[in-house]
Amino acid sequence: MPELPEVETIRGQLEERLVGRVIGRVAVDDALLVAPAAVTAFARGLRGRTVTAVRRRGKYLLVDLDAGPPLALHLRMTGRLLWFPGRPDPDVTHVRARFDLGGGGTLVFADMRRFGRAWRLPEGLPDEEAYWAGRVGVEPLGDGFTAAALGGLLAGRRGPVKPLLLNQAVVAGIGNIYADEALFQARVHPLRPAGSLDRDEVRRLHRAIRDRLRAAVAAGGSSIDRYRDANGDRGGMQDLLRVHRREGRPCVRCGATVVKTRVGGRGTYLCPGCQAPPA
DNA sequence: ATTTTCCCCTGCCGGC
DNA sequence: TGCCGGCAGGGGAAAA
Repeated sequence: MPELPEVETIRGQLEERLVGRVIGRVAVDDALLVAPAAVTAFARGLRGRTVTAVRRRGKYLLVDLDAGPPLALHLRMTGRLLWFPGRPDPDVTHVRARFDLGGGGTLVFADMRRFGRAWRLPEGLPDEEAYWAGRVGVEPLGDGFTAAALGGLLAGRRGPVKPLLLNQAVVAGIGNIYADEALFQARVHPLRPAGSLDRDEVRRLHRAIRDRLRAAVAAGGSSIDRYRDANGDRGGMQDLLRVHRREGRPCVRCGATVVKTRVGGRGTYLCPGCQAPPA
């Protein structure tokens, strides 16, 4: 479900509400959420800790604490983090964990498909980036993500470009929606071998990735189906998508009919008029 | 080494 | 109406 813009939206909302607050009772309603660490150790270790920051790395949310390693959260496909200033809404379904905060309020982790996870980063990490190395690549909205850097990541790769964009170890935070949207904006076909993009195509793709991610953050993310922000509200980006989930509708750029295909096992939308297939 | 595929789960939708 | 396959914003392990 949530990609970088959705996680970033939630991050900002939780930062406002959690920083400086003390975690109280932690109730894990679904042990699968916390595997493999022991549920009781997880809950006990959080109680009494003060939240000092809420960060994002790729699609991971990180809650920094006054002692011990950060709390890590990943929403995967259908996870939600819902903030309730008072008692949680009893109508919320698929509740996996509840974090009470001192002074009132509860953070609820709900997740229909149960793919989401919560855990503590390892103790005594000298450098957190060492934990992410090989697992999460460059931040596409960070200073390190230049057109030249993207070119370096694509160079020599014979596989199709879309799965490479979805590979979190290469670029962090791009998911199926924004991969389709960025490739469409850049007029690059998702099946093009990554290393075959010329300099101008790399430049366009770099610009498109940042532009679409920024637009989505500004819009509060895409609520195609399950996604809700920390207030339980829908985002606005789903109405601004140009190709994703627009099968059979006219391309906003050239009028050709948007088609749906399958690339790397993922449903993929593209405009056959704008995005020329590989030779 | 890099690239598919299978799997983890639940719910929904379309086809028969 | 009911059953069944297919699909879904993700990612890790196993297999090729």
